[in-house]
Amino acid sequence: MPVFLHDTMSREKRPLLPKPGREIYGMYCCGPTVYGPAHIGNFRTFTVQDVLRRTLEVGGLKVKHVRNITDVDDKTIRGAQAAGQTLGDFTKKWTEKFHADCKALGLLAPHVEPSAVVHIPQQVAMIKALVDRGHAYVAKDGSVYFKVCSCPDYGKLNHIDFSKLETQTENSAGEANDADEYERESASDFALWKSRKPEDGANFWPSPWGEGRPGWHIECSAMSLAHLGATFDLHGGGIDLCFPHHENEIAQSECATGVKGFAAHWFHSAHLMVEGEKMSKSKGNLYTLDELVAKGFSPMEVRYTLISGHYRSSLNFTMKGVDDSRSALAKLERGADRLLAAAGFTRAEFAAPVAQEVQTSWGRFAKAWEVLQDDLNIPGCLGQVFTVLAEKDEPSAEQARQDVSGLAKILFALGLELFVVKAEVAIPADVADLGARRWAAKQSKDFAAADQLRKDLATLGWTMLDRKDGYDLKKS
RNA sequence: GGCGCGGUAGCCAAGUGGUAAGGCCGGGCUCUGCAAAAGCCCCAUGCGUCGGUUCAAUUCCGACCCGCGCCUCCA
Repeated sequence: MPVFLHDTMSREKRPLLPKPGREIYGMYCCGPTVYGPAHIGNFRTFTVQDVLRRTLEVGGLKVKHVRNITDVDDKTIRGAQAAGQTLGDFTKKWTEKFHADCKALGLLAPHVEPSAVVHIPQQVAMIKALVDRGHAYVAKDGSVYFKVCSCPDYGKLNHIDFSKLETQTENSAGEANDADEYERESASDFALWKSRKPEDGANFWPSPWGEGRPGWHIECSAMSLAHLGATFDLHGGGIDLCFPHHENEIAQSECATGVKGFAAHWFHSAHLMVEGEKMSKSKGNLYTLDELVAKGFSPMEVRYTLISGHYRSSLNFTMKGVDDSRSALAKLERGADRLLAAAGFTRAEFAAPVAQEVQTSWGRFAKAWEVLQDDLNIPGCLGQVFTVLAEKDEPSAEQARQDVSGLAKILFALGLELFVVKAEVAIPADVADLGARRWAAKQSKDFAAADQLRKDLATLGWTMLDRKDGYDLKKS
């Protein structure tokens, strides 16, 4: 059974399959603009896309996942200048930071990660095709604009009748729309090429219309064409990109290539709220991964939180939510441990592919897999996983082996890595000494002394957990 | 105004035309010298409001209320 996913354009749930005659499922995801650290809102989208890609792969599809790096635009140019760095040095730094965060969150690297700067020649070629075909015009200053009225089905993704499109006098950030800044014929037209301005500094490139730089929308059109062709299977991004970015991409790509059906499926993920409010710099609730790690959360706990809601609903990210995720993840580990024990496997065998003969088995997790494949219902899938893990009857060894196989695949699809070795907290000598003395006191049944030593440990901020054969010291 | 999304227990969150998954928290029990951990059990006659359709609606239809997003900065 293929994965079914809601498609923004048709507004229907549709199966995800490669185009007839093709082996590879091509997906393009709008990547980050590398002018600073990505925030958790960005990562919600990238994480959900990662789960989709993993789910498709676990389901047996060969996927080509393309996610670009936007390394030339207003923000990167401004940022580089403010930092006194070249654009290349500046974006390299933030690209590396992005990669580090992705890795920590368990995001699989895309198969291709094109750079917008590297693809400027392709963008110029595409703009040239648009001008040649009458879909774009050159303004007096050498900027080139897409002529929206030349594209009759403009608005089809968002179901907007563009002839009735009213342009707001200000955007949602409260800034005036500078419709008159450039010489556009219509306020709906958008820039494909921006002529060189003094404030661009050294960041300009040659083109048939003079020096300048590409507009933002054309970058994705050119890169998807270069790496996936004129038509491909799925295009993803945050819901905010649905208009105008993706609408513009469709118009540019289809008008430039003359081929309709740019992306067969549109995958948009809803936004992340923080503590009930929209994330914004002014509210100071724009968290980065580093900030959450500094609060004591692990990246895996953050990942769990980011996927704990359905991708089409906005997710309210709270610190309590990450706390809850920590507990849930721990419960998942305990459940997996029990299953592993019943199957006679070790934790190492769980992470690695388990025995060949049960590789295709889902065991009791077939239902969880089924739910996941239905519009990427991650919360529903997790619910199923916990339900199975809580089943009272001890599974037979054979049953448990199949379950382990199924659970491993589910967790791989979700990108949840269990049993991540946590950094050992060094135990101070005095604490270790108190612990040893209390254990000795307990062994000799001197409970009064043992209780006192427990209190002493608590004073130092440590808790002692007794087991049958020993004890653990934990920072409380 | 246009185009969308959503309102389910203390919190988070699935789902279904036949009477509510799961996680967190909380409570109880077992175990334990104590404490914890762990396991087990309990925890919405209710699914924004009001109507309608139906043998039956949280689920379908209509109206309304409330919250949120986008409408050329945004993942």
